[in-house]
Amino acid sequence: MPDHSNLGPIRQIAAHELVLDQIRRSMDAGQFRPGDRLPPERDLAEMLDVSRTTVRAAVAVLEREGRISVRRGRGGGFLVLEPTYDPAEARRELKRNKVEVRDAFDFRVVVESGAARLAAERRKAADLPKLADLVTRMDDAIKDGRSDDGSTAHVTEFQILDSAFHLGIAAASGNEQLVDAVTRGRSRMWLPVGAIFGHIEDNANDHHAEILAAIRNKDGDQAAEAMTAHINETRHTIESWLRR
Amino acid sequence: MPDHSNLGPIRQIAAHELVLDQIRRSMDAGQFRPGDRLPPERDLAEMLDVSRTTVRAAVAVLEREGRISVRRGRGGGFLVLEPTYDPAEARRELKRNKVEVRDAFDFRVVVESGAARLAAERRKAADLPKLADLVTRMDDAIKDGRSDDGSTAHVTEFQILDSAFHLGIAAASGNEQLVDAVTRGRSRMWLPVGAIFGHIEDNANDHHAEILAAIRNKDGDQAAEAMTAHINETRHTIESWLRR
Amino acid sequence: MPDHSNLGPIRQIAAHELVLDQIRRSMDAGQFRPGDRLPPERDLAEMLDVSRTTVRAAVAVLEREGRISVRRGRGGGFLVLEPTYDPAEARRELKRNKVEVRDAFDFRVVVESGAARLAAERRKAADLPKLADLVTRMDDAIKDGRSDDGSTAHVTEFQILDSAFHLGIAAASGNEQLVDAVTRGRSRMWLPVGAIFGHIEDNANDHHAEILAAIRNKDGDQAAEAMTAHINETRHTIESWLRR
Amino acid sequence: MPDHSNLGPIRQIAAHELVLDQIRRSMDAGQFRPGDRLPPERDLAEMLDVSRTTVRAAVAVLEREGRISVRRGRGGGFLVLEPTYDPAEARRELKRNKVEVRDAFDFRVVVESGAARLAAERRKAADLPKLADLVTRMDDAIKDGRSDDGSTAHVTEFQILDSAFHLGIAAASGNEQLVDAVTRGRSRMWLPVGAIFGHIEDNANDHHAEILAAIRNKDGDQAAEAMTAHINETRHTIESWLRR
DNA sequence: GTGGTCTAGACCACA
DNA sequence: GTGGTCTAGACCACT
Repeated sequence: MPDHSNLGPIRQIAAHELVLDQIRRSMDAGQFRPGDRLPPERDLAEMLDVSRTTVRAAVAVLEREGRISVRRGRGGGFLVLEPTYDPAEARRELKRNKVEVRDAFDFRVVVESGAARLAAERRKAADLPKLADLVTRMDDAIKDGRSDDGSTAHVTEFQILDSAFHLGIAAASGNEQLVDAVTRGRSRMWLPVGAIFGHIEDNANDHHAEILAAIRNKDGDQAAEAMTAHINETRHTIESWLRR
Repeated sequence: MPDHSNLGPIRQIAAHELVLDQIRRSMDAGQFRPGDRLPPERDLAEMLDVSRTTVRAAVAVLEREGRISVRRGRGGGFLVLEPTYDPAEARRELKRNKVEVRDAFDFRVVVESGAARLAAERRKAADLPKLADLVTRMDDAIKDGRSDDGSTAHVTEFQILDSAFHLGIAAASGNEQLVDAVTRGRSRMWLPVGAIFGHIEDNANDHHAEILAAIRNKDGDQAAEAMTAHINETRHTIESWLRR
Repeated sequence: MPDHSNLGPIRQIAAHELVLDQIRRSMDAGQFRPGDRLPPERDLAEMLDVSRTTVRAAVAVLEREGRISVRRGRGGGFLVLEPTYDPAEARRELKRNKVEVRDAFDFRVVVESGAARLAAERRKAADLPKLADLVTRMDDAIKDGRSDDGSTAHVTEFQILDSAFHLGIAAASGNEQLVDAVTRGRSRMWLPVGAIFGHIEDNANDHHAEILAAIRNKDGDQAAEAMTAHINETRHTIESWLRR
Repeated sequence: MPDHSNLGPIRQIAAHELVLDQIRRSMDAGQFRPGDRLPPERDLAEMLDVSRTTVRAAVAVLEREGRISVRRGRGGGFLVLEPTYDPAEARRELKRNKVEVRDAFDFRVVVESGAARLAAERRKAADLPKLADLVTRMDDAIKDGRSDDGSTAHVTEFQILDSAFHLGIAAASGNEQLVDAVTRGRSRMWLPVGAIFGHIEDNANDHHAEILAAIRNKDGDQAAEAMTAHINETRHTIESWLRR
């Protein structure tokens, strides 16, 4: 008697949704930042290998979401706007999904500590300067942030570098499946977490340095441990912020 | 100057491809085994929430691949056939993709040991008997296998139980993303590895027992370690088999 | 500017209709005659390479048409009944379709005289006795008919032999396309013409003898001419009968 | 004991096969020529009175055969491609089927000479200018051809006009069954014969003129004779070409 | 009561 | 306005 309980519904994803996802992810990852312009429609269409119609469908959603502003004519294009997270809203959202937050962090611990271990074991020399540079720039971003008015700009800068660092480690592991898993782990809940982040990252970069050192020393256990500690610290920060 | 190098081509996935994947995965996971019938077209369509046409497109591929046989009329349906792995072919295939094999195992180590640790920490009492039962049945499958002619029947049985055990651990972690990642990790290379597997698994079940014990004792470190050792042993078995 | 005026509607023909046609044609051609039984359902299904369901669908139509009687049990089967043409009805039918009658005869003249010519040129010795035998038997059928009560039985006998003779000539040409064309030409209007036929065929067989002689002598022109004359005589008989 | 040997297997013909045949025939008849587009899917569906799905099934085959190329979007559609006869292959094909070639020509002689005779007898005045025009255009096509590089372009033109002429005669007979038979006779072997045709048709049009004259003069015998001579000349040309 | 095929219509991606 | 895909439902042929 075959049991076919695990055949769940199929959901086909429209091309414009995939486009939308990819553009959003690029913006989240700092590829396109507030004040930047997205590439012209035609270029996007070519890069993504879809038609302009499909790009437009995605862009229209982004405009409705208020993440970009569309202007025509010379000097026009798709202007990336300052994200308008509402921290209060984000907090409510996160409190509602407490278990999901926990699971998202659990998942990150598993895949990112695994990635760190593998990166330590398999990294090439060329991987190190890139990661080191990111750590340096995060330091700068934090310092710049301190002296400033609390607007979100420098936070976004830090977040971008942070993402690049974590994904860079996954990439240094040389394992595509891991890169994919890390990407999935991070893209989840990115918006609400990003919203409350930032006031809190003063010592995050110390962790980054530790992780990097372990990778440089090819010490897999240490890399995994440091990564675990780092992610868990972020987790506790978030959780205590939610309890406040 | 924004860098948008990471905008890659979009590929929309047709519904029938998703259906195909899902059915294949179910067959690989032992949900549908040689001699079974898949659910009728109409039922599949309903379960997957697609039209019969879409199901048929997928089923046609499976038939061309020789994985099922289609018969009409009362008593007809989609008969799952004995997979026709050609071990020699599988070996060539695996040797060609040595790096992929390594990466596939690396990935499994990361996500499955992580899953085992979390399972140890978060398992519910109800999870244990299911896992224990699978271990018992794997024992039986191995014993049955020893006394017989080396045909693949009991191997398939073992493989199915094995899959169920590993996925069961992921499920006990309570983390959907992990279940998903474990599934991905296992479905990859399933066919070629399955082809050469089986003559070699006598002590695999000892590992399973160890892992289970650690989970029972809520010893996360021990569970992760046992799982890592288990997967690496399989890896070494495969790799030495490939070197022969 | 392409002109696609000649793309007409497609009509798909259901399997049971094809079965029906073929059984009808066999009855018309004398393969199954009043008083005979059709082969059992199972045999028909096998011969026609369709399922019994499909045979039943066809047989049901024949029963409704009154051409067979279906009886169950031992000694049962499909009993072929005496056809119940109504000559008056047939006459009305033909008068209504005067042009079609003309065209049907025109077509027969073209293909059957061509077939006769080719038969004369290409016949093998073995073809002759078969045709000669048919001529002899048609003679007998006519004589039997004269002394009898006017029932349609002997007419049917003559018609069957007549059909066999004409198709035999086409077959002797060795050209499959021609056999097909002759068959098409004859199957058309078979029922209504058959209904009024029979009182009139006394000298038809003289023509047959002439045609056969020409074929025996390998005289293509003569064969074609005799066939043309023969068919046109039938045509005139019918037309004058319709004018009466 | 009834003899039911002539009950052969039924083969139900799928609607999409019928569609395929009909489109192919239209292309062979020059209704759709290289560089043309077939009518849009939706129009074809309506013309053929089938669903778009069914049309697509047929179109997919044509695309696989390389007879059309499919493009989407405005200005897209089904582009009819230059047929890629390989003359050497065609020659081999024809030599293999020598008897079929003979039979195909025999059949054409029968039905087309019959059609010519009937056309002479039944033609309407309006039929003449159409046929005359085709003869004139064939003359032009031949002249154009002579002065040029031997490419196949004008040959295709001639063939199309030739087909139109022969079918036009059948049509002038007013007999649908004959038109059908002529069409069948010509569609057979069309591709391989077309491949080797064309360098050889200089005097074919003289025959056409003769046939037309006989039809104009209502001289059935002469029309039939001229047609017979014409087709036999083509037959001999082909046969001697095959012997070379 | 199973698969096989077609239909009618919708929505989408493309140009 | 083109082809590409899916849907929902019908009817059919098979066993």
